[in-house]
Amino acid sequence: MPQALEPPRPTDAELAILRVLWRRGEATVREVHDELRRGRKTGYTTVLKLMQIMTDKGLVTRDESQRSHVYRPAVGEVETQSRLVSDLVDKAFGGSASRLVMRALSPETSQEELAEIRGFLDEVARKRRRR
Amino acid sequence: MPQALEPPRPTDAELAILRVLWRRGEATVREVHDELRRGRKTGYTTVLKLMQIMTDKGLVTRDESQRSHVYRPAVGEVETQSRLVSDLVDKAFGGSASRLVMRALSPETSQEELAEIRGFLDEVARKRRRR
DNA sequence: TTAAACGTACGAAGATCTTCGTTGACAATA
DNA sequence: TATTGTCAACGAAGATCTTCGTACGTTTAA
Repeated sequence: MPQALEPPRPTDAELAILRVLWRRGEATVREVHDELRRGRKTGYTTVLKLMQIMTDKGLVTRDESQRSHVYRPAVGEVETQSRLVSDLVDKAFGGSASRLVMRALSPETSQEELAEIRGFLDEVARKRRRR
Repeated sequence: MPQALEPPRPTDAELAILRVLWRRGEATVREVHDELRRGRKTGYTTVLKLMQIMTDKGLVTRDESQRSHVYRPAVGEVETQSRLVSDLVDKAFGGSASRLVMRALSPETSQEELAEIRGFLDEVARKRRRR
């Protein structure tokens, strides 16, 4: 796969790997595997294979100058998250972001998170008013 | 599949069918197919097969008393949506609902939607204060 | 009473995702 | 140098999802 112009949406397992890479900036297969193993018992070669596929897909880049290849994310965290949310809004909420937001807030959502969201709304409103 | 205690999460194609059933309350395969065909060109037997599988999974129920079986949703719209959002929050946002909300709001989000969300936040806050 | 239309059941094929065993190359160490 | 450990490459298997062709029964219309 000669690397599409726009990388495809990551699968679940790929997303777990991307999250490690976003947090660390870069990592070897072993480092990713060590982190993921805490949550799930997944084999080393499984992670390796996934990261090789992700390289083909253009989701990560690979520095092969060392024996242990060093991987970096090739897609942004914000863009990827936005895309995933937007997909879900379309598929499950008929395009209505506000309905998704309502479902996202459960009785267990902390006071802090609610305040954060409110602050974010204020910020958006301020930006809009300025136009 | 003898119908699990908790029905599994619907796939994308299954979700499209559920959305039709949620809106109409009940429908035959043909009715669902006619609606879906507007968006995508999908074969009748494809929809039929999916709805049969969904019956096995417990996502829908089927009334076979008529020649054209009549299907009804067996899972609630709100519960299903909440589950899908909660999954995404865990998978892509490390459990932070507020971050998901921030990604859900794009520059194209309408003024009305923002107002709706704000109203919803107010409502949640009011309920909390009362406890 | 045939012929056509409609409906479900069944099986299977292709795609994608996930997992892992095996192999072979290289490096570190005894 | 022989042994042991680390790593990438490769192939393949199993699972799930999606799609559809075919078969077969029932209803409707000519």
